[in-house]
Amino acid sequence: MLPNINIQVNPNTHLKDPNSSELGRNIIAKSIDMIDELGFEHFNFRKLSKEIKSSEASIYRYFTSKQKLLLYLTGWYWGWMEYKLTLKVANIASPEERLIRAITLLTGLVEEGSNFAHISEARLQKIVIAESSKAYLNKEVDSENEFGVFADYKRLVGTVSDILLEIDSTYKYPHMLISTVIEGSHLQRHFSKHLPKLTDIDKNEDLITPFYVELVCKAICIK
Amino acid sequence: MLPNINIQVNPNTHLKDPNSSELGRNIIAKSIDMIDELGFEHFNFRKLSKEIKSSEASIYRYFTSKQKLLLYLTGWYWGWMEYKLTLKVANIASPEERLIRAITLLTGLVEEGSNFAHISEARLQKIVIAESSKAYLNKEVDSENEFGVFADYKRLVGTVSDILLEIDSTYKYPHMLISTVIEGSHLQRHFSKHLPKLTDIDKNEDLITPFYVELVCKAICIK
DNA sequence: CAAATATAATAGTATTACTATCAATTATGC
DNA sequence: GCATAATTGATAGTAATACTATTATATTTG
Repeated sequence: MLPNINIQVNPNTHLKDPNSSELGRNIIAKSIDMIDELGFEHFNFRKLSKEIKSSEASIYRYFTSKQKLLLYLTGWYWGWMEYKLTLKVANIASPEERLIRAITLLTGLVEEGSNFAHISEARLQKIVIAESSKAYLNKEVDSENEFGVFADYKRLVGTVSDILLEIDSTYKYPHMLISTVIEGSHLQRHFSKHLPKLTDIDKNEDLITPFYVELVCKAICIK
Repeated sequence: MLPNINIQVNPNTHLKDPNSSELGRNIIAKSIDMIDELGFEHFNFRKLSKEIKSSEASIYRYFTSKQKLLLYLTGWYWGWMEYKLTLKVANIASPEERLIRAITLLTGLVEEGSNFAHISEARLQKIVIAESSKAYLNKEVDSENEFGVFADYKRLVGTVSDILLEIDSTYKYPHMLISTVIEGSHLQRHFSKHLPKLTDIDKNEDLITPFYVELVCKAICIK
């Protein structure tokens, strides 16, 4: 079931909306596959252009660099998460329940679906887990930020923080807690695959979401 | 006061111990400055060789790549942190007090000292905050890990987890909690400078350490 | 002092991250 | 249906990066 919506991404991430053409959608679809497979460092526009049987120059007409493409993909992911969050908490009266649903969504694994023809949501999540921090851990972060490219992420953190403040308006660290949970859960997923000594694994069940749900509940004293 | 110790870093990070020669110590000293100033992506061995008035080829005799140099620097940092932790918790009977001292050390800002002639500890911490995740967020992580280059970090997380387990041996997520705290505090320091909407700032006091101390205490129910 | 080792200087290669140009194709407006 | 504009593809080129190789020159050590 395709939702009849499309996720708006900050136009400063791209020269031309990749959603507006077949080539653009191809760039997105195949770049998700390739970044997932090669890793962001080994991915480049020359390889991508060969895969989609286009040219490097054509891709550069959509994105001025692969960093901008990463900003587009992560922006899309956060926009999509915000949309899913809105659905998940709609009509739920209890802020505690809404908060738990939010944390569960933000820390959980995306199951593959086909809500968007050209975007593999599960693969996109793998990219966000492994690569998204490279979008802000660099010297360009301030100038990019001025152009609003992190707005989707900041808004999502704000939205969840507001739920938390409904429960306890005196809590001093709402944004720290939520961004710690989101980024932490990504790291734990990476560690569980590659550096298991840095995490706690049970082969029968996912401990990452339960850990963060418990952490948040204890932090704001929900029993 | 220089401690008469030197931090041992896993030899698989380097071809030749940079501590064993003037050139090696120069590489370390100046690379810390340059990575801090330029960021890891804009830093390279050609620029470094010019700064230290040596040659690219000479630097490559110590480190086979700038990634390996980053692994050396982060390994050194974690070894040094383990040393400081050992001192801070020595002779403290209460595991609660030891845990709080550990979290305070791991989440706090390093004040500039001159314990090591060629290493600026405060600048090295800035590198660890902004760049260290790039050492494991890549496709080479598994092969590097086989060579033990993350051992110092894993050991430190294990050490602190053990303190935590002394307090509550039934706690299910000790490693997750400690690695979340360490990585989280780094991210919050980055966010507080560049993406303040993702964190909570008070201009008069550092909230990062208090937040993580409180988070850990609540997680394992220390009042 | 001879031999081994470390360093410096120089040059070269393959790849990357673009930019520029122009031709071919496709879409649009009348 | 045709002229015009916009998009795309093909090709070439540039500066920088991440190395490798070679040889000469210091420096250390036995």
